[in-house]
Amino acid sequence: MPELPEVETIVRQLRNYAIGRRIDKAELLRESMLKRSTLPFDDFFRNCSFAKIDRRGKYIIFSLDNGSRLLAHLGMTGKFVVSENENTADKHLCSRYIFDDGGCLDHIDIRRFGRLETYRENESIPVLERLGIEPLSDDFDASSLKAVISTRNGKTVRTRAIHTLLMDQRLIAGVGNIYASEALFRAGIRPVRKASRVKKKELPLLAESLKKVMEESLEEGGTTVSDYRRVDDKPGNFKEFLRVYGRAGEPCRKCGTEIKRIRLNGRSAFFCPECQR
DNA sequence: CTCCGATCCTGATGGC
DNA sequence: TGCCATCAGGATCGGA
Repeated sequence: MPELPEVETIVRQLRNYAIGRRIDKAELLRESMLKRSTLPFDDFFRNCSFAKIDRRGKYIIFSLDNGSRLLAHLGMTGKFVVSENENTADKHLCSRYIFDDGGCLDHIDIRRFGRLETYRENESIPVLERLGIEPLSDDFDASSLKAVISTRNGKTVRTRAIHTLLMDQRLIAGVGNIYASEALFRAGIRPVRKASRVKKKELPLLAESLKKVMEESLEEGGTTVSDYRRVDDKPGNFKEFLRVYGRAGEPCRKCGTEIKRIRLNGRSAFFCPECQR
């Protein structure tokens, strides 16, 4: 499942591969993936090329040279893969962008939990406006984490589990199951602990942990658990560095205690009962 | 505010 | 060998 480091890896590769190449044809093979209907899909890409590719949270924003934008979310199993020609098509091909030099960019999503949206120049993108702070930005530190964690309006106490809160895209953008679990392990905090019970003294380490684990993963091209692939169709290498995620029943790398898996609001969380309190 | 369940979807897995 | 049922889960939405 692509989270921030995976999406950032994809975006960086996409910039190298797709920017400036003229799009001959765009095809939408899974029509239900396009959530906002405007023009026919191929008309949207007529006579243009990708000018800019950006990431916000887990979203990819493709800006065309005519000012229009394509918004993509990869859901659980989505990927963008480059290929030399258009002769072969994956069974789960959702959309495809064929360049005038014969190469093409394939958008594949087995479970189709992802989505595409198209926007004209100057149109606002509502889903992006609802996103919280970028954890890899300079703005993200102990004090901004405190602002997110403790209260929203100065009165309400946050009773949700810290793990649940870290994954709330309205608060922090781009954190999913893997990095929430990994950051909490590094910070020595149990995923079930109520956000309001995270002490002020723990905040610098938690903020730093989240930042570091995502930066380290980015260095390795992200984490491949099952479906995630980079644009060159290679897996990310960070899985072997994970300390708790997906390691239920295995010994903690720090103390040897068995790693536990629990369910929190329908999501899996992994932790070491000894190292995290 | 917070949680819960349903929705979208396919592949892997386990039982019989 | 094969046919169900179950499960996983990112985001959204309606309801409690």
